[in-house]
Amino acid sequence: MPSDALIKSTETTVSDSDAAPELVDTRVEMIETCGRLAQSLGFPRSIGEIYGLLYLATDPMGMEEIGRALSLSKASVSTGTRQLKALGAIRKVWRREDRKDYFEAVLDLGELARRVYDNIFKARMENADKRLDSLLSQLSADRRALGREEHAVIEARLKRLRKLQSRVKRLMPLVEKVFR
Amino acid sequence: MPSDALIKSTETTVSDSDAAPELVDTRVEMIETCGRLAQSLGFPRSIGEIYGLLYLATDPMGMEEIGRALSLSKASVSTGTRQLKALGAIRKVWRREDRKDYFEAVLDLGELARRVYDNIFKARMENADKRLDSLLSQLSADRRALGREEHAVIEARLKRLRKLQSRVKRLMPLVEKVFR
DNA sequence: TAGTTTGTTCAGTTGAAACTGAACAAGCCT
DNA sequence: AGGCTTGTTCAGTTTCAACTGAACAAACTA
Repeated sequence: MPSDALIKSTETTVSDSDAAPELVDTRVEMIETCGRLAQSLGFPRSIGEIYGLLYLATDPMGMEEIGRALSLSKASVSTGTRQLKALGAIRKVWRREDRKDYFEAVLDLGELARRVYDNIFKARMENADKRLDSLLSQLSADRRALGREEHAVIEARLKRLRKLQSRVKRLMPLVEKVFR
Repeated sequence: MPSDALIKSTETTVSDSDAAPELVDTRVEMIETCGRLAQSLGFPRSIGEIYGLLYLATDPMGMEEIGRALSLSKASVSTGTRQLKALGAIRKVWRREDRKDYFEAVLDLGELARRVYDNIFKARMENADKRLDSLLSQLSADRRALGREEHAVIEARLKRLRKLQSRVKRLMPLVEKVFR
């Protein structure tokens, strides 16, 4: 069992082969916390858990090991690690004479936060921008189907949205400054 | 059908009584956009749709009318409007000589954004703070179960988290300033 | 070549949250 | 009282994304 050797504090249940290794409470709590955090950011809980596990691990971990620790299937670990890698939250580590994949957490959380910000918030903001444009042009197309007063109301409200949006946009460089 | 009279541009299908009123494309798009936005913020899609509908409505709308426009059951409209009212996103409007509830969108989106910010992000941040404290005290409790080196690694990583957190915290007043 | 080890893909299952129908409550009108 | 109208509550259904098992692919071994 070379994989078990990766966990340093493993005087655990050596006999019981497929049980999850006993994680120390700090780790369990970290895993749960990261799981909830991921969820609240719109990611699947499991990828938060994987990150939490790796974040407090002293050594890179293999997929099977991760799956055992979190009771996740091979498939879930595979997709989970892929997503995390895409986010730049973890990276693959190669060990010589071993063709298994090992993973470790990217510790530079500023970098990570920036990526999440770019990928999620910024992208979303730009998207919203386009949507609003689309709405306004749709409005001109609908002009004839609408009463004069109604058209005016809708136009005014959409312009309000523009104002709010530009306010948020003005905020974005500030946020970026803090993170970079 | 006094309820239909509320929609101004209703030369629609008068014959077909329980069909959704034909909404102009701008409205449809607004509804969809708000639905997706709500979803991405972790709210049910339907409450975004209700808000989108009301945001572009020229007059307050009754529950039945909302349900018809969005193909939602009375029950869903009831819970949806309750949630939106709790968020301060819509308000009840009373019409004299009419005991029905009417709703209109709160147009001051700054106010709304502030509320969402306070309720979601700020609360979440404070929560994370407590969690981290809890993790650190858990770590002391686990000290004896961990190897010396492992303990050191975990402690170092948790302290990194602290640093990031304090950076984010420094950002919060800035965000608040922009919104208020 | 067949056999091992490791990771990915995908059709099918599962679980949790949103939604619904139906019963209920509360207020009004005869 | 009984009968409307309107809104709420809740048990049961539906829906949808996450997860899984199993088949597959790729790379190595003997």
